[in-house]
Amino acid sequence: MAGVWEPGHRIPPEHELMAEYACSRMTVNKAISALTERGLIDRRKRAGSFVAAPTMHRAMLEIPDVAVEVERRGRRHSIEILERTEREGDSDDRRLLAMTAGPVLALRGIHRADGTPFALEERLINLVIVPAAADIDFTRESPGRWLLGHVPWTDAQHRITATAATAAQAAHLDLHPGAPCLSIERATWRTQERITHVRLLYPGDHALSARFIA
Amino acid sequence: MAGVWEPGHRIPPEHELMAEYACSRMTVNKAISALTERGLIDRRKRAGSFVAAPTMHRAMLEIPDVAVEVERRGRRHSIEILERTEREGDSDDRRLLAMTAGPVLALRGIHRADGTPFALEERLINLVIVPAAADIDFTRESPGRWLLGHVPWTDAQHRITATAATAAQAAHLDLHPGAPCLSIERATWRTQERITHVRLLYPGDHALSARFIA
DNA sequence: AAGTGGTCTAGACCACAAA
DNA sequence: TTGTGGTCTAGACCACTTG
Repeated sequence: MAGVWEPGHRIPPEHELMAEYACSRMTVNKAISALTERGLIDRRKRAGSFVAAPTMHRAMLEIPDVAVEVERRGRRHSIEILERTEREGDSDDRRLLAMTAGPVLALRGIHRADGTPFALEERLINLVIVPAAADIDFTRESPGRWLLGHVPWTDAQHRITATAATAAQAAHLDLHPGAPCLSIERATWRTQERITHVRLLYPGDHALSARFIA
Repeated sequence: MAGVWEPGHRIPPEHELMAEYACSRMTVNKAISALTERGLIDRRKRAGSFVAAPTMHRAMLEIPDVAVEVERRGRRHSIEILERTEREGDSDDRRLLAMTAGPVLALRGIHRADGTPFALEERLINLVIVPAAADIDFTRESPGRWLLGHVPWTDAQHRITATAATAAQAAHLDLHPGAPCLSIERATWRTQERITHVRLLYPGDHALSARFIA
């Protein structure tokens, strides 16, 4: 971190660090492995360990459930379900859920904080994998929170973009049509199967924060 | 991950797992520690280890340098510097760089991919900490890449929002005024000192991807 | 061929918080 | 008070890759 060793510099092998710091190899290995995970060191067998060339910033992004997010700000969360449809998946549904056939639950809802629009949620749930979702009252517990608590997942992928609010979206979020919005799409898997796909639309001034501490 | 153990369930203590899996305590500890880092397990001294309640998604966000990002897409990167000012920091500068006095370098540039506008960059560099930046030709190597390669940093904080392009921004990015844009602000620190503050403005359809693999 | 990192073992001492 | 996790040691075997 001090910059004394340039990127590409070979750091001493583990046995030398053992001697230098008077500790065991396991301890050295743990330390260097931690730096490797952070992307600060590249390790190559036989060749040695090298100061990595930092070509990017890596940051941990925490995306809490909307209900949690609202409550953290000390406000009261509520959700109004605008649309709830149980149907055989159409081609769009099947694409988003990476499924070939079967029923899906389509939800559209508006999250509010102390009654003020906070985020618009459009969600698809794969009822083949989560049949229990068909019987849940999502006004009591938001879909995201229910799924987090009841359906184990192994993999999630996020896509963050900026879009202009359509007239309908703007009306729900209390914005002008065309106002910039932050869109967070998330696909959630369990092993190979897609559990749910959600798109959250926030007013554009909503900030996502990510932090890297080296 | 299978959901057999509900959140809150106490998992067997390390010595039992040693017996169950016929391995040493160090190995058990490594495995459980890795799960803890991923947020799947909560450990409490004396009390034990528990299945964590997954209340949020954590994802690793990789934000490459713009030049790297463009080249990864197989396109040619170029940057045009629109403005370059070396000045005594004004109140805005001092706020963004958390400094009390001293010279700053203010840059504004447009990144292009194969000549097409890609992102607009507005940057402040703290010349007290990075005096060498004053003499660099940033058209040859973009500011972000030069800083990454030459100035060690310890901490970075990101803020992601959606904003509407001003007339000037839209002109540079070849968009309509008011078009939604993705704004990524990054403050970069070395220990207590702020090295640089940058704001990158991308056309709204530019996607940031983040992935969590459990 | 040799030295590197990858990984595991068996044992140990400690701080600490909960019972 | 006790059992838990936190952490370290000294030693070992192995696969691999590269000089």
